[in-house]
Amino acid sequence: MTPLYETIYATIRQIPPGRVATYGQVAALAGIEGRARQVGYALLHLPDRSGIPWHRVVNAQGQVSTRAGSDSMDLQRELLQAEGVIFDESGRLLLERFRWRRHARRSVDKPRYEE
DNA sequence: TGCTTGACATAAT
DNA sequence: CATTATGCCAAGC
Repeated sequence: MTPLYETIYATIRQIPPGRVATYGQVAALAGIEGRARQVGYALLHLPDRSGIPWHRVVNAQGQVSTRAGSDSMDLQRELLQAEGVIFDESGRLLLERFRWRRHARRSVDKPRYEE
């Protein structure tokens, strides 16, 4: 058992629908700031049917970042879009708008589903 | 046991 | 904006 991974998974589980977090952010929240790669690695070895919303984790550029050339990329975008996350033409999403903020002031400043 | 690799991030070029 | 270099550390081989 690696409590490290458990912590990472637990952190990712806290990401609410329609919101995303970057690897670095997850790492920081999991208490391992600066080790974003480990977050990705944890997800790489993600236990099946873990119920972990792995698709809500994107890279710092606001783009889905599964393994290059993997079909998981399309799936991830679909899942996110299904939750209301909008992607622009370059296949990126507006982190400013969809980034999950744990210190969410008062309720949730709902992302505006514009186009 | 030691070297390579990798769902990343950040700064420099 | 695209590339390159470096830090980071657990798995795999």
